[in-house]
Amino acid sequence: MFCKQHAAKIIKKLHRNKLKVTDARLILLDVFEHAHKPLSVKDISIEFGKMRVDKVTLYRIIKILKNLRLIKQIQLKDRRIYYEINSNQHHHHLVCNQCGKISDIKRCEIIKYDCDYLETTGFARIFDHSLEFFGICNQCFNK
Amino acid sequence: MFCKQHAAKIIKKLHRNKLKVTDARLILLDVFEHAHKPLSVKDISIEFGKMRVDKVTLYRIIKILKNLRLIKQIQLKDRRIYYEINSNQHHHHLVCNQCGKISDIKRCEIIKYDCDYLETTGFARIFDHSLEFFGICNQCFNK
DNA sequence: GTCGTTGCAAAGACTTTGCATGTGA
DNA sequence: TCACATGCAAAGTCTTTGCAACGAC
Repeated sequence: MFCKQHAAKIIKKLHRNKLKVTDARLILLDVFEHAHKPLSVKDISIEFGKMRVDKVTLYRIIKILKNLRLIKQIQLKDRRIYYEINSNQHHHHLVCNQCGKISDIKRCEIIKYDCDYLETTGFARIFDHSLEFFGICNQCFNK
Repeated sequence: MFCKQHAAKIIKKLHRNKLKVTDARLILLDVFEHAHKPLSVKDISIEFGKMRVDKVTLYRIIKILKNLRLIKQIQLKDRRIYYEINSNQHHHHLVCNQCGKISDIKRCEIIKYDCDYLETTGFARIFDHSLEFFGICNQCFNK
């Protein structure tokens, strides 16, 4: 299903969090670790493909992983919820308006200059921000 | 219902866009013009209060106003869609995690420094971005 | 009178809950 | 074994569609 080395890491993660190791969980974590972009529940279903795990189970596992902060939830421009591995590396997203492709942007200059400023604007604390860019990727542009 | 001066302005807006002047449309535009924050459909329903307009009608009017670019759709951290008057003034939002209060931030330094950079990262064009800050407002903080 | 607008009912998409059955430790 | 995980059915929430009746112009 996936390489043993990787599986071992995931199993440890599950054990450490007192979760039972089941096929669905292994595969879901694997899907997240290999996806280099945020995934919707639909995306995940497709990734599961022939493994055919019930949608309800997906929702439940996602909820658990979210509570354990193994994955985090993000919001793009459509109404759909996306999830991604919680890498603890702050980053933003670049979304193609045409094909929906999502890329990560590692650089963030928001914290530097905005948070101090913002705390003078009626807000006591700023904890977090989300920044998404929308445009058109090279592939779609060249079509 | 609302002051005549204001009503006249809204009616003009409707006429200019070849929309019939109906109560629901008058009120909805009025609600948007007076709300100084993004509104969800639920928020709008509450604003309508006793006027009791069908939700379907709200959705339909919102769709029309959106297509005419009189209002625009934004996405915050919850799954809900919010709408706000399309002021043509680019701005961002500041959301209180506690009470949900939303404030506008007029200043934007994103365009200056990021878009050029981004176009070297596999994207042909960047059209737009969305930036939201999350924190806690003074009122909630002082409780 | 005409054609766009509205309300109601129902369908559709996505997510959650309840409960009986199955299974990892 | 036994508590937790899963699958199925059903309910819940938000949004859209179809259609007949209504109303702005």
